[in-house]
Amino acid sequence: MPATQRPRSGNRRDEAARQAVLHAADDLLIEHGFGALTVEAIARRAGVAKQTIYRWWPSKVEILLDTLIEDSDKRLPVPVEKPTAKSIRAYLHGFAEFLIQDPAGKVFLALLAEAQHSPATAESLHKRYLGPRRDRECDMLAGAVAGGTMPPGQDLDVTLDALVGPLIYRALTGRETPRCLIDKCVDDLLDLRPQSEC
Amino acid sequence: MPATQRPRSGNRRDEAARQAVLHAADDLLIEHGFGALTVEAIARRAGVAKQTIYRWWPSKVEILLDTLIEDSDKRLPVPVEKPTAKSIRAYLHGFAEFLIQDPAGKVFLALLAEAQHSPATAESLHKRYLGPRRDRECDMLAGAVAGGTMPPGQDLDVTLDALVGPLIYRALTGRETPRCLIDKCVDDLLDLRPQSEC
Amino acid sequence: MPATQRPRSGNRRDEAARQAVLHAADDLLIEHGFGALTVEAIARRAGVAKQTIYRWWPSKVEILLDTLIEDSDKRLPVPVEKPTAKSIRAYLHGFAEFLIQDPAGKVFLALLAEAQHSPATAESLHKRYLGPRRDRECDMLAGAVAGGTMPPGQDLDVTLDALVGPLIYRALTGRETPRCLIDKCVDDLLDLRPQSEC
Amino acid sequence: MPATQRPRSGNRRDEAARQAVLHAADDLLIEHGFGALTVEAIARRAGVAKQTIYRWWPSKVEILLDTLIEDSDKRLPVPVEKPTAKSIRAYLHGFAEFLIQDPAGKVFLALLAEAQHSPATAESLHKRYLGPRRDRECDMLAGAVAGGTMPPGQDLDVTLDALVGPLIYRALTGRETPRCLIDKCVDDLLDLRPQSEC
DNA sequence: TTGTAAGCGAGACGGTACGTCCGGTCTTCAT
DNA sequence: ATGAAGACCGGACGTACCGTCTCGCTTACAA
Repeated sequence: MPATQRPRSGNRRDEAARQAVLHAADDLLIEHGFGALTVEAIARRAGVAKQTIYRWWPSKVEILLDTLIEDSDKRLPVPVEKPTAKSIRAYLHGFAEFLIQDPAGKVFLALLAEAQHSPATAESLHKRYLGPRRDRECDMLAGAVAGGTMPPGQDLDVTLDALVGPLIYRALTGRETPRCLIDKCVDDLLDLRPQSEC
Repeated sequence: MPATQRPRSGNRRDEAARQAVLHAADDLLIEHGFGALTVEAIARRAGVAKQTIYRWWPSKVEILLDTLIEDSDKRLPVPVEKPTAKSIRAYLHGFAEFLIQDPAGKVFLALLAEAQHSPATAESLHKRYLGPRRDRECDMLAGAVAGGTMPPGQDLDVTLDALVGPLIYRALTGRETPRCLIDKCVDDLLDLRPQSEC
Repeated sequence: MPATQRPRSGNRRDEAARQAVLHAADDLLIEHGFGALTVEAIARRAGVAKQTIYRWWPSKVEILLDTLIEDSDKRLPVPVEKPTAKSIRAYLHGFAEFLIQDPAGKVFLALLAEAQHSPATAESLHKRYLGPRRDRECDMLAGAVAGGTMPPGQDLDVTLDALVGPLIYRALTGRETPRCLIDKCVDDLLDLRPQSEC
Repeated sequence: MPATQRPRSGNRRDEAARQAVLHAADDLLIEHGFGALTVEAIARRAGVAKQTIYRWWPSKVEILLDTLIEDSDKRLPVPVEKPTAKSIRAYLHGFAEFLIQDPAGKVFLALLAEAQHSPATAESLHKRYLGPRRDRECDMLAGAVAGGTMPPGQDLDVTLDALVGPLIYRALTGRETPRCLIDKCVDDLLDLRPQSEC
């Protein structure tokens, strides 16, 4: 695992070292929790010098943000193209599962937690993750309104908090989200038109 | 400020020292954030020896929990006695405000955050705060059902997550909760009977 | 060797830890040279936390000075009481041997060297070691003058440099000092009266 | 100062870079002491890549040795041609001044010091500087003996240590050498014949 | 005339040690 | 017995240099 035979890179940034750091951070968070996520431990695990980490990341939080951004778009894309009642509901179910099951979900929760302790983390998390993602989620709902799936006249941002807040709070308190919670929220708050199936 | 003239205590637990520690922890959290909340700093500020802290509290988290429990019942009691549509709605509005405005709200958010990093914190937080409080909130809704204010047949625990989750998520992300969000949730999810005013 | 069963000390300075540090520093200097004499290595070898070292010594130089002062008075006392031609000559022979053979001699040379690199070391070395020792050496010569062994009228400090300088320079350049060098200097520079023997 | 407009060199060793390194090392030693004399600092100051230094010098000590050898023959040549009592005495006075005043004298002291910490430095210093210079100094005294200025029958190497040791020790301990010290040593140890003047 | 080989500035890399900070345990002594 | 004081071991922090390496450029010599 310590990437013994990684070729030296010379003058340019060593992509292999970057990957090793991201994976080491991810793995340590999952295996031993945020408390064990020290820069020294990441360096040790990645087989990388501490300075190599400090050269490229201002803090361990930014490392986690990098992994989160890379992973979360892969595992849980926001269905912005022609969203339907079905795809929106599926997105929320996927979101609930992502938070509980996916390593990247754990990373997100850890970052959201750390943001409470450090304003710098809060700002990074918003600028680099929450903001852009929320924009796409708004686009999703706006697409649903435009397509006639959803009635207009709601503040989409607030609506999203109402939908997503419960999922996140359940995850933060270590409890799975039952499907009925999501369905209840979707049914009561979104008032989607053709939701016959699902 | 470091409680200079507190009289020495002798052989019973020193209540003044206990208060000094609780206030010091509270103040440090508010003034400098969770990052500055070290046991050494608390001891310094409270004018107390480190050992006095470790003798009575297993960790700084338990100190915060003590302050949270003491404060939150005072500032935000759960209206379990004959809850009405009005009092339930007021409770949720009060909760949103508590999270943003009240020092104890900050303590709660900090503990909820810390619980993500440490399973021991998570367990304490549930056993000593979240569990009991949630029980009383369930009683509140159960009282509303019994009084005919709310229709029966819902899982009250899940319903509470749907109501409270958005408020907490807004607070965690540093945004105030608009009244319309709460009202929308209450209206759509609770289906309360006599909600004429407000 | 790492002093495993040293009893914990509590409120007062731990004398065992102090000794362990001094010995570790001494040993490391002798065994691996000044280059290997890092604070981390001393701490490791002494079985002591780094902070314990920084608490009591401002730098590794002061550690060495402590060992030097303790040792050099034991191994090479200055014969201030009724010095004779014989005892003065013996002192210089002893000094030459001290520099080459004695661990404390190595410590002295290392400190004299380090003083070239750091003004702070130079000052400490003078104030705590060279100055006091030179005072006693002057007393020695002054006693010889008073006792009629040595003619008066010389600057004793300068004379001592002429006697001691060659020994130190030989030691610094890694060459033993032949007895004839010392005898030549003593005979030519000191002009001692009853030097029949030796 | 960092030699901005030095032309690139191409295929052969860049003499300008060599000079820049030597001067940078010299200047840093004088201005900020041996502690600040890191390879990185030299490279920075000389406007040269670290690798250029490592390509041509095995260590910073060899850089200093290069400057020392170049400078010390210029500033303080050994009077090997027909040495007289006057020229020998002048050489020793010049040596004392060289050690205190001349930048190259500081370099010498620094190297002599560093030699205590590192055997490799000691060896280089002897082979490249101390040995050859001592040979010429022996030649000087041998010339004096041959010319009748000095009586024969002494070990010249040992005599030189007796003459030079005090000067070096004074310099190492940061004290100027009074003229009387040198004169006393020359008079008492060398027994030069025609020393009427000076 | 054009490879090609070396020197060069630049700087990333794996390491080691720095000096500081805090955590949690322990002992001493005064109350 | 309690509590203030504070020494202790352990270990992470972020920084500075170490000595090695690769890159892309420039230049001089050889083919």
